[in-house]
Amino acid sequence: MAETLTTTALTLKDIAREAGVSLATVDRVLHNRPGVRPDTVRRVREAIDRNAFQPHVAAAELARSRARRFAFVMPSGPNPFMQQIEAYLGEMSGWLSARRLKVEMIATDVFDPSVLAASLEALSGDYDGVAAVALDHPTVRAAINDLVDAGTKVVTLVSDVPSSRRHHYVGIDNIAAGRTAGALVGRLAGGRAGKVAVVAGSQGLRDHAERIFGFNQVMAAEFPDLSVLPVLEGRDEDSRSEQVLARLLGRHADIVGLYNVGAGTQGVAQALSEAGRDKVVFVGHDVTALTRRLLLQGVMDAAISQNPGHEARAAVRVLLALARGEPILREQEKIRIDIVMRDNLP
Amino acid sequence: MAETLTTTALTLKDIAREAGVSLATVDRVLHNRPGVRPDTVRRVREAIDRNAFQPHVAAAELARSRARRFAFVMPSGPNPFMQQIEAYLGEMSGWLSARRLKVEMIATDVFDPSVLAASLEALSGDYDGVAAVALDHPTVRAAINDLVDAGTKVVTLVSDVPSSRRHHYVGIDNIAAGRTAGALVGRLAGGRAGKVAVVAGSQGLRDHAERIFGFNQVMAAEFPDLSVLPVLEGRDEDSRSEQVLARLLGRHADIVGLYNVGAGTQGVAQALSEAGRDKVVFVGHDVTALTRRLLLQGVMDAAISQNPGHEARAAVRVLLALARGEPILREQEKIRIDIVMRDNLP
DNA sequence: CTCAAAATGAGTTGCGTACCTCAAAACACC
DNA sequence: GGTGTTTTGAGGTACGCAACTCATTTTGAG
Repeated sequence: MAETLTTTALTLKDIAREAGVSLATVDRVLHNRPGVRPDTVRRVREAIDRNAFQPHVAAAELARSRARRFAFVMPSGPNPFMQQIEAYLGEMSGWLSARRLKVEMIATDVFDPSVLAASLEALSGDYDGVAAVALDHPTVRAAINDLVDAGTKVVTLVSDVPSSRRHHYVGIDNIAAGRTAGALVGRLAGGRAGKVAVVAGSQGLRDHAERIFGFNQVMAAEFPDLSVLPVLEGRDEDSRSEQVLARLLGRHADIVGLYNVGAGTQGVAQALSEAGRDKVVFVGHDVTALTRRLLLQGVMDAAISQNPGHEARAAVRVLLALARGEPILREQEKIRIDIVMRDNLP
Repeated sequence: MAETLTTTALTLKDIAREAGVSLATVDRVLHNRPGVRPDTVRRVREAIDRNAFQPHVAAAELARSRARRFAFVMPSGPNPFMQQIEAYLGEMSGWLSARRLKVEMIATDVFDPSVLAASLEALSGDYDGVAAVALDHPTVRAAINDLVDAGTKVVTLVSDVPSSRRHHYVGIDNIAAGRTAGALVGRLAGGRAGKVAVVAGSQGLRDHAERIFGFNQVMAAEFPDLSVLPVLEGRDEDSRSEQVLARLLGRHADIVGLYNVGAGTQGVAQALSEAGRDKVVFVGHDVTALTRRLLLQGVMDAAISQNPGHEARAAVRVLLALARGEPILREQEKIRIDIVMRDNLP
């Protein structure tokens, strides 16, 4: 009836006895310190595996009195999504200080590869872990690899740099996000035929490009009655987004759907309402104060969201697990693609 | 540029000095031990607050050598959702044992109030925390309150007992889940007029009743062209669900939507396909191997899901925080209502 | 003022690990 | 066999707190 899921607690001393060596040797093996014969290493490792030994997290943490330092490298300038991440980190301050963790925010121009790379290089040695919103660019990739080589744990946040040797990526699969947006626009259009507009920040941004790719995939395969118009670039700015979209709406009377890939949501909504096109199915990204309002008003129909609070916490947990050498709970740290409509607004 | 989010690390000794008392007195205050004058308690508390003192989690954990025991009281019998929760707890075993936590699964008939209450009472004293899938019934409520009074931390899981003094509820808002289902059925029906069928396990179950309530709310308010048929009771069984639904489908040719509130999904899908009614918008609950397949095949259109992995982990984290006297990260532990469609299948 | 009760101080021990030193043993090489 | 090097053992200290004991001081009631 009652089934135990955990094993009994062993200590290093037990492992030492099992392996027939002293505590010091076990310690050397555990921390990859030199001066142990390969054969002895093997014996110790075997004893550890055989007993599924887990070092006591609390004891380990206590013993290494040095506090851990993590840096979050984020875009400078006002970006609601990033501000939310910052806010959630602030909410964790009690949790962090109880674990003697120091988290610092570093604002930089993440869109300039050389500036970003320089910011990353400057962190080397000072931090145990770095979470960065990074561009996928050779210079940045090199900076990340340098950090990794220096022993710093590196996590990419929101936007990945898959070609680098970063330890982990905390963010969503943007192609799947685009596919989801496509399915929503198509299904919510409810069989109407017509055109679909797409507004992005820039097709040069990896995440935007991936979303558009996924979006087009689904539209082409499943909604033959809907034709996707060429992508508008709004540079994530309200005014420009409004401008380009207004022009497009003027030219096409049969637009039934709209996918806003990045920010500039305010401008997009404005253009729609000024053109009196509130029947257009409008799908966008992220739950902010603005999109929340638009969803409640029925202007937006759905938002694709990656929970920023979850991302912030996952980044910290992953960095901590990496620093401690603990396994990562992949399932827990995976960021889901949330579909948010009016009735399941968080 | 670099802004620190945490404060410097103080220790109990610092607090003692600040408050002008000895370590022993601080310890007494911190653990609510008797023998301290109210005025002194106040002084110590003030020193703690003034410095936003956080006991070092690792040190505290290490000092209390006793391992913590948590019990998960779950329904007996084969229930895929519950099995998933069990599986995720199993995946955490490394994480658990590194923290010297013991989690035990206790299967019982959660639908029989007296049996459930007896199971709960039996736990008293042996466990630091209990997570229970519980019925909302006076007898159960009393058993929960008894546990709480005995100092055990109690968390309700999936289904709440709001009238009890349980410390926390880990699960979704079922009314909002029902509303979301309603919005999905209505929107995905795409303007078609007709009838909507609802299949539930039993209207006596609190969570099912709440979902139906939310569903009807939205349908009545927003989709006047759709009329909801009386709720069918399938007792969460495949065969019975298929039977009752098949009969209903035979009687009504104009059914355009279907909401399956509980389990029995296999039977519901079977009835639909045998009647050749694959155009019916089908919304159900939970992502299992079955619903995953149905979504991919296009039989189901959307599933409302509460991530069982998240629920399992949240329950453990909440119990641990409660046991340690740490604050709970409400935002983190909140269970979201996930809308899962084919393209954002996790 | 007296005396018991209450409040407080001072101190100890142990939790399991990290990190360090120093000496002893084992080994390799000529 | 002697030398130098590598490997191993033994042991200590520190980390911050929980939990406890025992002596001492303070307090309040009579």
